[in-house]
Amino acid sequence: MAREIPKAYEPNEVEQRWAKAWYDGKLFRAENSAYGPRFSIALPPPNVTGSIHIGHMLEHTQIDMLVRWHRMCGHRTLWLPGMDHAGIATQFVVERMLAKEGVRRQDLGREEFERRVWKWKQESGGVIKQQMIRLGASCDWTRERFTLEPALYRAVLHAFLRFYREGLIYRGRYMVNWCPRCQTAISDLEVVHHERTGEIWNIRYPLIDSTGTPSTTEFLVVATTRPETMLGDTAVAVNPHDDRYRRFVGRKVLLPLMNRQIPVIADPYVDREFGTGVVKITPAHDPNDFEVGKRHNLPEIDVMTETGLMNQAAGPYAGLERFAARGRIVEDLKNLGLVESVKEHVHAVGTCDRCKAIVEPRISTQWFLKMLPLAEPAKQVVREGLIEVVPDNQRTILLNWLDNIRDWCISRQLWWGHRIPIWHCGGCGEMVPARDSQVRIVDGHARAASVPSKCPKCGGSNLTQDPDVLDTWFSSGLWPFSTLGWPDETKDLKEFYPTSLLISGYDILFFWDARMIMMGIHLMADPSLLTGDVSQRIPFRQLYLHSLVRTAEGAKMSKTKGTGVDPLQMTEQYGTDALRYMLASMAAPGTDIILSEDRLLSARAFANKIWNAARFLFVNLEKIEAHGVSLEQLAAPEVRAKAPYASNRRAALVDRWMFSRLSSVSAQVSDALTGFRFHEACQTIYHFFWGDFCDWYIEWLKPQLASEDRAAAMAAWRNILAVFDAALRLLHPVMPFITEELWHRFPQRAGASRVAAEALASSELADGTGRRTAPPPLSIALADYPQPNSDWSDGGAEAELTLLQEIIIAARNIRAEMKIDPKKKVPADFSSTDANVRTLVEANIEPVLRLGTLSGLNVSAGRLDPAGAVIRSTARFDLRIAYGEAIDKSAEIAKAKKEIERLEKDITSKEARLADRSFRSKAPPEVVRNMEKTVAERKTELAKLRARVAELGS
RNA sequence: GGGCGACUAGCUCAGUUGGUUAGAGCGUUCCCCUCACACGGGAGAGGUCCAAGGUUCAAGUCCUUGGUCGCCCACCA
Repeated sequence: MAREIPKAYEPNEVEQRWAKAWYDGKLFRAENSAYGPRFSIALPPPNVTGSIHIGHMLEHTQIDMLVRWHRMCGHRTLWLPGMDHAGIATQFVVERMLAKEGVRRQDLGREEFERRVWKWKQESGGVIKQQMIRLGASCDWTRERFTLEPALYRAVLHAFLRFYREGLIYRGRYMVNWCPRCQTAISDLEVVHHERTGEIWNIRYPLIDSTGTPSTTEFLVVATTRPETMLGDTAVAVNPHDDRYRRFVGRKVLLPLMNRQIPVIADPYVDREFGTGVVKITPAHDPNDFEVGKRHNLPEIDVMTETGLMNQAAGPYAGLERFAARGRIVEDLKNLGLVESVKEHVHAVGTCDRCKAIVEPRISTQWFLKMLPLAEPAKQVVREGLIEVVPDNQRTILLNWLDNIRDWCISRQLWWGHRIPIWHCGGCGEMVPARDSQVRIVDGHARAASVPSKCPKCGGSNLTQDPDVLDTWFSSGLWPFSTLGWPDETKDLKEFYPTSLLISGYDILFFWDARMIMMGIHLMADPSLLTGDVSQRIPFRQLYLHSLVRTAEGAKMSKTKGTGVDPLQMTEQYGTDALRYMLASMAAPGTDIILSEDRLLSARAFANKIWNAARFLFVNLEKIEAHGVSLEQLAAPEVRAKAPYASNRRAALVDRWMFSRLSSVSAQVSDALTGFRFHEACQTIYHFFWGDFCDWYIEWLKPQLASEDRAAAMAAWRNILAVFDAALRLLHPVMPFITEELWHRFPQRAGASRVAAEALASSELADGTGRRTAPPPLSIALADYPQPNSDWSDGGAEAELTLLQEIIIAARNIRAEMKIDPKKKVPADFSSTDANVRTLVEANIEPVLRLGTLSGLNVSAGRLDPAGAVIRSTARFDLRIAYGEAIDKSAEIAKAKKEIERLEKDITSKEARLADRSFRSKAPPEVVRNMEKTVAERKTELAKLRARVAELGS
């Protein structure tokens, strides 16, 4: 083995090498035919158009940590990856590209356009996958899926036809959100409301008198924020209980500009308090007016085109863009003296989530999915905790949304997506669904195979398929089961559904998570699947909503706004492990993340620290190898398994301490990961590695590692290598690359673990040739995760070592304060009234002297002479270093006095509490006891300090 | 109009079910390029936990009100 290790960790080469090895070796393929606990999770499919942004990176880091952790814990673990075809987004990208060639999609026609999109997808759609591989996501790439591939189209067909048969999908002419830029309907969720300061106009509508002529003096004044829609007004409404206007109900007003007479109606929808209390009713351009119009049988006059221009119905304004028309109309009204007033008005304007254009409410024929019957069972599983939502407050938000749910407009007037499997009869207008969900492949892509050939109603054969495609989220909603082979009852579906967990951003809670829950519960209740129990139908058992990465201003990271950060660039600069660690260490549940360069730097420093700890071990190994000891003897897997080793009868204190820490850290990390407290897991490991292992354990053990005493050296080496190996495994889920790289510098047995052996066996099987395609690399990713070990747990050792650390720190503290040359060893006096403490110190005198840079330590039980010395006191010991004239007496006194003050305050408050009878009776005895003990210790310290001040002062 | 979250050291953030003297990283001060690491080592300084009430033996933590900031939801023109 090469012992040449660079001084600083160079992540790039290491990462690329391992990313490739993991992928080529199909290392993370999940077995669907074995026993034991399983863990499955579906990747929220990124848009196929996309490239990795920092939000993905955060999401994937968290998923990967859990996935790697579960895998190392011996669970059969599936992380199923894939991409989403992302209807509007993808179509837009390609349309933009075509626009550069001066081509519109209409010029190409539907089929050719689809071909172009597929071509583009083939060429540039795989970027994100390559990036994920590069960033170490331990997905099972052998199961990768795409929402538009044939198998998933079949699932979509199956789901659609079933909903349709059940009457849950219906088609109708309703008011929907229309994006004039995208030229398609969009769902309520895709409308983003922004507060904007606009204007509200009060406009006079002349009343028609009994002779049928408009009055020049009598008006009804309506308030509107959208004058351009008045061209489509078909009534004016007031509240039926509004005394001001009651008498006008039933009369007519003149619609200005259009010179159309429209009725005054009464409807309770009108709020008497708002504006003038008179509302113009435009059924074709406002959702409320649409409802009012239905109630009063009003005509619907659409005055706009699909692209947001005024149409022929707008008379003289035809052809004008809608907001240009607004200006003209207001001008014209002013000239007619019909504008009574204009005021500033703050209101929410709906914009298209995708293109930011202002959404136009528009009547059109669309497909809808009934939500009420689907939402009820979903509410129940969430309310009953069958699906556990973390953080808990998101559960309330989800339930609240489900409570107020409205039908989902699922049709889109796009060409890229799953086409609706309904045929319209040219003869009688009947809608005919595909006969079943079979698909056939045309041109490499799926089409419905069972196309109806004849209209069942009129027998006509002039059938044309509905032109619309489904909302992308319709197919995404099937993701947890469509990817596992549904509607077939596959092995994978049986094994891995319901998935264990979904990790997604809370920004898509309604878009995706809620819909998966609703669709999963409903569609998985297929009698042929024997999944009657709702707990077997839910798509995931836990739902963890992760934080969003935000800019300093709190906005979501966005490439278009230029606030996006390219993770790959950060990766090159700092290393993937560092980026992962930084994100994970900031990922406290429920709080958004603002990126911090500082944290990234410290994460990189951490990786470097790990690297250098390894470097220390491997560089120094040579010394013991010179004595004929091999690394194999020191660190073979079976050797590591038996640690800790003792050179005498019993393992040394420092080893017992180290292994005890390892055990409790293992427990803490598992606990933190179980609760999605990634930051806590990170911090725990960080302090274990840097603080306990590097700062204390390595330093403590250095002489033994270099010892001539063969037994002592062997034990020390075996122990330190075993701990280091465990630390690497502990770290692996968050820092997979560096740990993999270092782990491979240890001797590993062939087929490093049971799991690796199985992976090897199955890859031979799958290949069918009996020859393995690529040998699976032995990987730390398949090694065992460190578990708490009660044999190692040793509270006594931890307490003793802590005391020794305090002594060493006290010595360093005095030295620093006295500005003693860091290399100069000085003698010190040590005193403790506790014989056990004295024994402990004497037994560990070597490390105490060395780490405290002392030449000798005079241990006694007596009082220490403060003259010409600095003394540090704790309740359990005093440490004195004499250094003649260098002492600044007044500074010493000031420092001591400050400490005295603090102690006095603390003791006073505690004694007051202890004196309180209700405290003694109500607080748990343990709390009382601890406080008494603390007060006693503080008093000891206080007495010592007071005595010192008195002596120094004299 | 509803709902949610945040406010803790100069900065960025932890602080699980209320219980010793509230922590980390970065920055900062002092000392050290000591043979793994200056992306390092050692020792410090630095906080009346947004405000005011309340509950409790005990509050950064629970309740109420207010403030500032942010986010989500909502068909009042």
